[in-house]
Amino acid sequence: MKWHDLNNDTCPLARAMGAVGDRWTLLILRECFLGVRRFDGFQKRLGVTRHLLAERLKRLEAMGMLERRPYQERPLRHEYRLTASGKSFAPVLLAMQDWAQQSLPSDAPAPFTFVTRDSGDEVCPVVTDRHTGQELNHRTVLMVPATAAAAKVIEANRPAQPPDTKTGSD
Amino acid sequence: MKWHDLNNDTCPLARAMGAVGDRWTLLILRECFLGVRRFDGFQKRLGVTRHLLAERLKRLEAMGMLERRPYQERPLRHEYRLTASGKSFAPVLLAMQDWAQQSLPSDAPAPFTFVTRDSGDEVCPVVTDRHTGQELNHRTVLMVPATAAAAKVIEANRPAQPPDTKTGSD
DNA sequence: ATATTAGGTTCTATTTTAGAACTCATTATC
DNA sequence: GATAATGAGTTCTAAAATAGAACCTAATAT
Repeated sequence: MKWHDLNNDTCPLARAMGAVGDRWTLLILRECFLGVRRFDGFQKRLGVTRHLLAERLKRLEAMGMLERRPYQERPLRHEYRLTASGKSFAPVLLAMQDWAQQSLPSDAPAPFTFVTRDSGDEVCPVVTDRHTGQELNHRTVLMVPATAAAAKVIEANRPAQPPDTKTGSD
Repeated sequence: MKWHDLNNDTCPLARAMGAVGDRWTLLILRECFLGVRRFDGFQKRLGVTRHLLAERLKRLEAMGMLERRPYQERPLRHEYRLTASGKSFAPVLLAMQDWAQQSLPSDAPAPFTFVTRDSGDEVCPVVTDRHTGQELNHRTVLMVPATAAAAKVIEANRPAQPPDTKTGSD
């Protein structure tokens, strides 16, 4: 299977990997959220090769996550800014940063934090259900194949499941 | 910069990319959450080469996200199961799946969904603050460098920011 | 005796990535 | 006026990762 094929996969997570499933793309987005907008800014802060950076910026622009706009003429220069679609990636960054701090600890402190815009306090991200407010994690949610109302059916079968079940409870 | 260096970066997001920043690792985890446990199960469902799959499973085990345990002897066979650390990745999957469905739409429906274990209803994931319950997104949070109480300081400066600010507000 | 299943390993060929050097237009400095 | 610096790339070669297929081993099934 090729890289490119992921972009058209029916699975949203596969498409997400087609979009940000490489070493640099997500880190470029991180820099965008930190306010970096220019080619050399990304390059110096990330240490990515100029070649790859140019390619990744093009791809992010093609995906509609960044827009390239002139910030001066003579010589013409462009900067890269998050689009609405790019900004919508923030919750993923929050969830991932929180996970990494828990599960991939480091002795050095994180070089940045997320704070609320109104109080300035550091946030403590948790994924919840929009309607019930319930916290969502492996104890409260289950991933089920979407075949024919599978959710309810599988759920109904859960109390009497066989020992080698594959419902993802473990 | 090399692949390996990311694993020791001070930035949690960089370490996360060292861990799952390739095409396959996150999809292998997805299969784990769907209940797949065996080598050939992963291989057939993902279409990943056996070579890479073996390497990725080893890496996930080394990271402590999967554990390899025998499920039969003669011939000895092992299966891979999510550890507590692996299970803690669920919220990232939720956030990422939600983002991808919004921002990388497909005409085909997703092959799986997340449902709550108690009601079986499909969930609607949203990242919130554990303490205030506030929804966290680009409008409500700001990413700030962690230098010397930067959060409060930067926040205090926000009302009078210059036009070409780099605080990540756009 | 032969085929199948399960879980890999080994091989070559292709694709990606790293790293450095080069380009081009403009502005700043000696 | 010549030289250097800035900013945003592009072009090269070498190294690394990935794809794809074939092979291996141990046991069971036909």
